[in-house]
Amino acid sequence: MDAAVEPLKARRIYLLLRERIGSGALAVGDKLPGEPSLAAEFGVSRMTLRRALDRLVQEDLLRRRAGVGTFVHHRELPHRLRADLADVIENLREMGRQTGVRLLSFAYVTPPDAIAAALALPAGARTQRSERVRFLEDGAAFSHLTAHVPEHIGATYSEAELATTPLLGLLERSGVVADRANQTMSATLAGPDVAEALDVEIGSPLLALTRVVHDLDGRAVEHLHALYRPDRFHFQLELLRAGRVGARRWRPMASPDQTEPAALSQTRP
Amino acid sequence: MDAAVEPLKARRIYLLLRERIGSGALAVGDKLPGEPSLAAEFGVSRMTLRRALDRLVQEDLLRRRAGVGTFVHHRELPHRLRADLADVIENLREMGRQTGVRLLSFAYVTPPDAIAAALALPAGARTQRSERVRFLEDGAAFSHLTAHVPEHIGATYSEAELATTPLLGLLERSGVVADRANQTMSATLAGPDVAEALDVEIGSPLLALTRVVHDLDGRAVEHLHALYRPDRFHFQLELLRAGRVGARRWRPMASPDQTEPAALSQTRP
DNA sequence: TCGCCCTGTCTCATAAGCTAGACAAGTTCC
DNA sequence: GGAACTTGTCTAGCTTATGAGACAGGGCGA
Repeated sequence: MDAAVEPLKARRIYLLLRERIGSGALAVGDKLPGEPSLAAEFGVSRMTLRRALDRLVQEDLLRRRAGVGTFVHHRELPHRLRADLADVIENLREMGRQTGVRLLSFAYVTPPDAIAAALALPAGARTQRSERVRFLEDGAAFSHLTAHVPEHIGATYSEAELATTPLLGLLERSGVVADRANQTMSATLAGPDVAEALDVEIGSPLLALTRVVHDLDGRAVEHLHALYRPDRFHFQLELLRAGRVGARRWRPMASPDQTEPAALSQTRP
Repeated sequence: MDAAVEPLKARRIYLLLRERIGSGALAVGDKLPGEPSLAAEFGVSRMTLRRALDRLVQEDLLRRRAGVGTFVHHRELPHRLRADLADVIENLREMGRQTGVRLLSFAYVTPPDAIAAALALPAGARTQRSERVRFLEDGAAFSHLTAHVPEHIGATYSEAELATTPLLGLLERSGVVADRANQTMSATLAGPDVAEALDVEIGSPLLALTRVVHDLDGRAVEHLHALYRPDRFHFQLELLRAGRVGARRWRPMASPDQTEPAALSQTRP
């Protein structure tokens, strides 16, 4: 089903080590512990550990020197979007500019209970459900979005419009005033469908965001479940101490700079 | 090395499905697709899929009825902490009250390059490095914290103090005024060490938070790398539209209610 | 009652991931 | 030169997860 190979233990170690390199926990030039000790750390035989290293060497992230050791050779620095958590709307605008969207599905459904409850819908009510994938200019997918919108609101836009316009923009156009939003952040593993959409392997870690948007009257207008590839996207939040020195509260700063809309910036070091 | 069993494909499916149930994507009472189609979706044989279901049935999350289908029977609702992202300090205070800490390590080290850079330390400078695990009252670990503090600041507190007092509290005591913080959220997989500390399996998804705290003079005083079990902890952020109707910015709301310090609340439905 | 779709259960075989070891060979330092 | 590391390579085998199929039987609706 998936084209990738399947030595699972080795793959897990591969993913783990690649992550350590990418995150800088293992810096370029660092010498890895010896294969025997690494194997012990992961609880596998040296051969399987070796398979994981082989792959990293193949990708030029590691270099091995017989008799000396294994070293981090290259740090993969992928295009990475950084979005400011505190600035949803501006994000969207920038997103629309800097990223592309592909609409995967568009349908009217009766939502799962959890979503119906979050949207405070009456029993049996239907929603407009859409699945989209966002990707960078170079076509690299970085997020998978599943949105549910109450049916009567969803009716105000078409499938074709959703394929090109940010959802919050469509809602705004149809008179909905987004007033309040509740976001939750967590982490998950990629299932088969999402894994394919985001071009990762099943079992890869994903950053999960759930957002419920309410209008001025407190009615829920959108339920969004977003999954992000952590290697291509992460959220940032700048916090400022609120009030006097010694105050206990911190206040989130919307964005590093108000004048320059750097809410969404691309790091390509 | 890890006590758990190892049918890896089946286990992955088990984890995935359990996640879907826990998150409510599969609600209680829902009927699962038939075993053949599920097997196809995950790209495995029906037997291996079955092994995953067996385990879920064993845990009473699923019920099977011969001739009818498999249904979600019980939704595991674990103790879960919800912390408000926008209120770091208050979080800490509440954390100290509602959770326990275990100090895993305490040492002075020369930090990895990535951390030295984030702290803007001169080359070769050392840091006070600590690893801690936070757990709920019932002893369930939910986060793994790795902190780096510049050596001269770290010298103002002892190992014993860190084992009982929140780090930011210690910094405050030693005259450091935390003024600004930069947080980044992402997702990772649990490595062997963290997996053991958090009592999860290697390869489980974790929510990752990196925080760099600066003092009034803009000097970095703390680098924190926190890993959270998503099933026991998640971050929440309440956003309010800033300014007039139609404004593009949203402003994070520190906490649902200023008067009641509900920044950290425990959901045990 | 028949047909269809579902779970329940078994078989056996294949495959292949993984282990455990031994040994060669490169490098560094004393 | 030798000790103590390291990576490189192979082997042989075993454990066991996994696959594919067949068949039974329950439930439900046409």
